[in-house]
Amino acid sequence: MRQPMKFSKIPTATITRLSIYSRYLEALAQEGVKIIASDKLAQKCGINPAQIRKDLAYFGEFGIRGVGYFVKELLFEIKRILGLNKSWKMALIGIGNLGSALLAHQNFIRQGYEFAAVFDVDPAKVGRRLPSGQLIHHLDELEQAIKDKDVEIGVIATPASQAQAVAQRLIQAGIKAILNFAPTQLQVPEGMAVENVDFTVKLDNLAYHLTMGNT
Amino acid sequence: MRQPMKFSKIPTATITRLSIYSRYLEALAQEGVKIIASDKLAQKCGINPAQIRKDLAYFGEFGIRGVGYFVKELLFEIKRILGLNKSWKMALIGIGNLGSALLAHQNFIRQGYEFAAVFDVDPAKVGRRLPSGQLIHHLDELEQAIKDKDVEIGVIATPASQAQAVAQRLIQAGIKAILNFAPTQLQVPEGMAVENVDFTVKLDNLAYHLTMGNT
DNA sequence: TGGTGTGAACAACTTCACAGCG
DNA sequence: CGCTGTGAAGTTGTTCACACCA
Repeated sequence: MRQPMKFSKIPTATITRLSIYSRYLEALAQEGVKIIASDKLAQKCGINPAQIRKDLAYFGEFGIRGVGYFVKELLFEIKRILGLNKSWKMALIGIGNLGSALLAHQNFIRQGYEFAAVFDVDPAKVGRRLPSGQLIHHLDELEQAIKDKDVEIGVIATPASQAQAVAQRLIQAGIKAILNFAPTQLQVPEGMAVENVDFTVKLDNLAYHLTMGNT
Repeated sequence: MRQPMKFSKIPTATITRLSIYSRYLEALAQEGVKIIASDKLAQKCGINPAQIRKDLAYFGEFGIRGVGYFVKELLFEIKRILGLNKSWKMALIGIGNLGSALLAHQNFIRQGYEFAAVFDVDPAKVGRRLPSGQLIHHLDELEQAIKDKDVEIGVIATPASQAQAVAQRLIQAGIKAILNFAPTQLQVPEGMAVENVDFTVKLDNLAYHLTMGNT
């Protein structure tokens, strides 16, 4: 009963918010702010202050009552929780417009993420070297390259029609996490982590709101 | 206090799912499938069948008991609900790598959405014409162009540092919906619809899952 | 018969309110 | 005193189970 609940269930929304907190804490640290209270941070994030405290409480007690949180310390803790105290190697599959944009944004992607290998099937692309330095491999080399380079996250930027097949191969190669930009619900085995980045769905949400004309 | 909120509250998750249903219904229609049951569709979408029926029940009775749903009819109804029976005009602000990718994907964006005007502040870009045909306007012309072209959705693809300022101008110009690709929580007045497409947050979610090593 | 539509049970998440501590 | 940490209340979303009907 008194068990330190080894893995109490953490809402995924909490993880998403931690990521957002870390973003603002980084900005605050940069500005030289030393201490911040949940109310203040909440305001910046557009979130209820109690929510922030509860989110943090899942992982420990990081604040000082009557004072607030030390910015740098809290940032460090959140990064540790999220697993950002190591660097993550990603494989990018599909070097179309979107894939290229992701590569170009690489500096924009926060430290800790790196495209260790990139793939396409287009003969016009395979073998060429990208401005960012990577050699474009053929998809056939996927499994080998993933093992050689210890890739942990697969990023799918292919057309929807090929996304499932690519996912299958990533899974086969031992990948446990996929960031999917293709507009498809990937079918994956239990335990795989898949996150979809799907702006057509977001657009549809906006269209609905505009049509209904309410909040 | 006792206000009878005329429009019963529809979960936003429901709208998101409707968008996904429509995607699969479109595929089914293309394949020539005439009728589909909630169980079948649920399987494809990775969703509970009861959830689908409940989602649809918010808007009416579209099925036939003991049979299922007529694919084409249901698709039509969902599109009507989402507001996809008209075309939507968007303004794109920021023609960097991401913005260019969005423009190039224009054909990929499902019918009904169109970039009616595009903007940047880079003198090297302003005045040039894109492969997709649009002339790149300077940001200064934002308000005018939005009015002239009846733009209804603003798409922000600028650096994070400028996103809030751009949002302000969009709001000022009368825009009611924003698709935000910048990694910032935009501060907007009540009633505005904002959807964020934020893959750094998604990556952090994956990192967390990998670190924890559980579902 | 078989699958929809739906009230009721359930589960998950958010907010409140305040005790407790620096 | 002020702000954190947290049980409890409140709210929202999901799943069940079955009546109902083509």
